[in-house]
Amino acid sequence: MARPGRPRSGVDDTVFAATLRTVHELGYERATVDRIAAAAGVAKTTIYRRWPAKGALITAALVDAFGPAPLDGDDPAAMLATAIRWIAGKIGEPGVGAAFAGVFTDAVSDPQLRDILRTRLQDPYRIALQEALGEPEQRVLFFIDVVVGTLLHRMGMTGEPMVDADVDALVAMVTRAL
Amino acid sequence: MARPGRPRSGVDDTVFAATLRTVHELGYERATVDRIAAAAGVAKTTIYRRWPAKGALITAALVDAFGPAPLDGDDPAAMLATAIRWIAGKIGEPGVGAAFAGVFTDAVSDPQLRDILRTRLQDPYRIALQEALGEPEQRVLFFIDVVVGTLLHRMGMTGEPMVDADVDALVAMVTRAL
DNA sequence: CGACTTCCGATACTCGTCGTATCGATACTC
DNA sequence: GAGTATCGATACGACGAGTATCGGAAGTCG
Repeated sequence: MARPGRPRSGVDDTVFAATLRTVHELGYERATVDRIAAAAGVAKTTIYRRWPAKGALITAALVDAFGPAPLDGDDPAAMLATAIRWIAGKIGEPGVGAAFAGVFTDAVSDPQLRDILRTRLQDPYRIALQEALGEPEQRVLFFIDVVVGTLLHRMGMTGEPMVDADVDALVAMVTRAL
Repeated sequence: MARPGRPRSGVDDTVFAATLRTVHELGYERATVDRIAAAAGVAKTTIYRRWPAKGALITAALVDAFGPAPLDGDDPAAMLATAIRWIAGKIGEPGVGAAFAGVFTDAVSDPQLRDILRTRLQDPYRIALQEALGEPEQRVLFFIDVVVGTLLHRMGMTGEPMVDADVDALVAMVTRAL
C-alpha cells in the first residue's frame, strides 16, 4: 500500500510555524526561503521539494493558519458579522497579516500565484459563504473584496492590524448592505 | 539666478509615461528599472539620479497620473460618490491599477516606502476629504481603507479592474455609512 | 574665450534572493 | 539485499536593485 522509498518526514507543521514566525519577526521581504528553512531546522531543498515556489509555501501556511471559517449565527447578518470578526482576528495574528499582504502583492503580477491564492484560499470560503448566506457568487465576491481589501489596506498602510472600533464600523457597513 | 552646470532635461513626463506603459505591458514584476529606462529612451543612472528607489519612482508616476481629486457635489454624499467613481476610474486605467497594487504590496514590508506612499499619495487626498466632508481624520482614513482596499483587492485577485455594477454597489455602501 | 559646474549615457560591478542541480547518506518496501 | 525516494549540505545559474566610474555634453560666470 505504502509507496517504496524513504517516507517524508512530518515537518509540514514545523515549516508553517517557522514561516509565520519568520515573517512576523523580519517582515515579508526579509523572510527569505533560506531563513525560513533555517528557522524550521530543515534544508532549503526540502522546502522546494514540497512547495514549488515561495508564494505557494506562504499560501499553504496561510491556509493552515486560517482553517475552516466559523459560519455560526441565527440569521445571515449575524453569520456575516461573525465571519468578518473572525477574519479580522486572524489577519491580526502575528505574521498572518504581513504574510497575507505580501503574498497578495506578489499575486498581482503573478497569474500562477493568483490562481493558487484563489483556488486554495479564497474559493473554499467563497463557496461556504454562498451556501450559508444564499447569495449569488458575484455578490459574495464583492463582500470578500470589501472585507479583505479593507483589512489588508489598513495593514499595508500602517503596518498594524485594524483596531476593534474600525472593525465594528466595517461589520456595520457590510451587514447593512446585505 | 539659474544654477551653474548643465540643466536637467525635462524627461520626467516621458519617464512617467514609460513607467506606466511598461507596467501595463509586462506587469509590475517584469517592469524592471532597466526596462523602464529603455522604454523611456533614458539611461538607468538618470532615473536613479532623480528618484532614490524603484518604489519612489512608481509612487511619483502615480501621483502624476492621479492629479488633484475632483471634490464636486452638492452635499457630502454626492461629493463622496464622485470621488469614489473618480478613483475607481483612475485605478482602471492601463498600468495604474497594477502599479498601485504593486507599490502597495512592496510598502507592506518597507516602512520607508510606506511613508512615501502615505505622505505623497494618501495624505493630500485625506486632508482634502477631511475638509470637504467635515469628518474627522480617523473616519476619512477608514473610508479610504474601504474604497482603495476594495478596488485593489479586486484588481489583485482578478487582474481586472472592478466593473461598473460593483463600483455602484461600493458607492451605495459607503455613502450610506456616511 | 576659458574655467567651472552639473547632468547625461554607457558600462561594469556588488550584493542579495529565487530556484535548480548534484551527491552521499538515510529510511523504507519488496 | 536490491531498489526507491527522501534528507541535508553545498554549489551554482539567473536576474534585478542599486552603486561606481568615466568621457562627453550643456549650461553659467569671469
